[in-house]
Amino acid sequence: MDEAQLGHAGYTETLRRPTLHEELVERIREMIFDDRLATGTRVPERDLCERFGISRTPLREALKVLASEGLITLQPNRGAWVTQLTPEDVDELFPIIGALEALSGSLACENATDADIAEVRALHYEMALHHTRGDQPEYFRVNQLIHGRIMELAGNPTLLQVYASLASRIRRARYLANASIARWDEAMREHEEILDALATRDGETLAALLKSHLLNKRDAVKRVIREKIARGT
Amino acid sequence: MDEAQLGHAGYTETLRRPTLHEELVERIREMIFDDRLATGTRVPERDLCERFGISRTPLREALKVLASEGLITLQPNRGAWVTQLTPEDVDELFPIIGALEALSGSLACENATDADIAEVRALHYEMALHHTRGDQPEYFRVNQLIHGRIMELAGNPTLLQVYASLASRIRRARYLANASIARWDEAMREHEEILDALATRDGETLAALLKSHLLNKRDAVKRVIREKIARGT
DNA sequence: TTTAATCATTTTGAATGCATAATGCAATCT
DNA sequence: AGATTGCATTATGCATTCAAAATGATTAAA
Repeated sequence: MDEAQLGHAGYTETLRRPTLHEELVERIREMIFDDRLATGTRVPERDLCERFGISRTPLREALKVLASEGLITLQPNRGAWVTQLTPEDVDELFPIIGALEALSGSLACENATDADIAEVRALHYEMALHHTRGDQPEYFRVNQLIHGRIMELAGNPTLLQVYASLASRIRRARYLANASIARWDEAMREHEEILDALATRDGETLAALLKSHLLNKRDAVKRVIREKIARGT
Repeated sequence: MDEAQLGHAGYTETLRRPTLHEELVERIREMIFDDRLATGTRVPERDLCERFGISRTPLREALKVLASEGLITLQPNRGAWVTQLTPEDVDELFPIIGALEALSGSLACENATDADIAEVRALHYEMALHHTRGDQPEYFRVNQLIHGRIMELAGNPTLLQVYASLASRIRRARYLANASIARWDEAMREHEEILDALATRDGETLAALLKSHLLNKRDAVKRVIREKIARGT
């Protein structure tokens, strides 16, 4: 977007050194995804400052941003925690994310080229391979990739951004939920249908499929979160 | 949401003095809505600091948050601007907001009590009154109120929050677009249908109505933004 | 033994100060 | 005259410092 504003289409070589707080937002986000910062744990400013070798100012700015994204919970004078999702949060988040995925499906059907669809199909086969091999982490990774790709094909950067922000809140739980292999076969079948709808440019059907596909995951995610809370993590 | 997390349902009297940066986020947001900070204008830190009588630290934290909401645009080492919407931004935002409104309609039909619906109906009549009187600011205010109320009836605080954040980005332009009285009559008719769908708890129809109702506004908003840009504002 | 109160310690909130990048203007050169 | 370079000014990024709130432990009291 910045580059677009500059208007040098094609030749933008915007040498943009990110500021500390931007980089921190990135890094901390990743730490949460990788569970190096577990949900529910406290995040003392000092610790992270020493870890990154920086002062409190940029760190605090980063925490404010992460809090506005919902990844961090701030309580005035009491510090920061990695947001602990409740089952209620999941109930609230899934319909929203589902609606956005549905929208992405409709838009993708309008915008995607045949080459785009071929690419998604390739990813689909790759995922099927991981599925048969029982390689769960890779299956999950490619799965995310497919949904992300459809999001991109929608050609709506703002949608992508909003989606990414919301999806990030449950990404960790989603990953853990996937560990329960129970739904794998069913999910694979759903993915077949999703691919078909995209290939035939049936936007309405694709939207509905993406929506229900996601809602089917909800209970598994909720179960994981309940277990985590019960364990006091 | 904070209060919910504390879990003192009913007796939350959380005497929570907001921190400076939180208050600043609020105040600056309002300034943007009221056009006291016009879109596209520069926001020098010093000026606002003196205006509010505070130091740069909390102000900078507030700007970071507003930037992550999309209301402010930050460029490293170059300062802050009130985000200038482009017609492309509008094209991207409207489908998203439409999808969220549609979702709110479906959920509202499930959750709303008869009393809730009666309340919306009352607001509807109030709006109709302003419409016949040609009182545009009041019409706009009640209009927003109705959509906001349906959002609330969905019973999904997270949805409300995401919606509010996105809607805030175009709120100013939406208000200006409403000045063009052209679509008033049509919009009123659409609102009649919306009310009917809600009253009969027809979630699917309501969702579709809200979506198209919003998309109908898009062109008016885009026109306003193009004019603003042309004038160099 | 349990509860309450006090105080030292820790941690956060906000202000200040310093280093660096960006901006605007004047002087210089073509 | 127009363009370019160099410098002074200004504004931003980050570190440091000071103040206030929260935490935890210890002691005193019921």
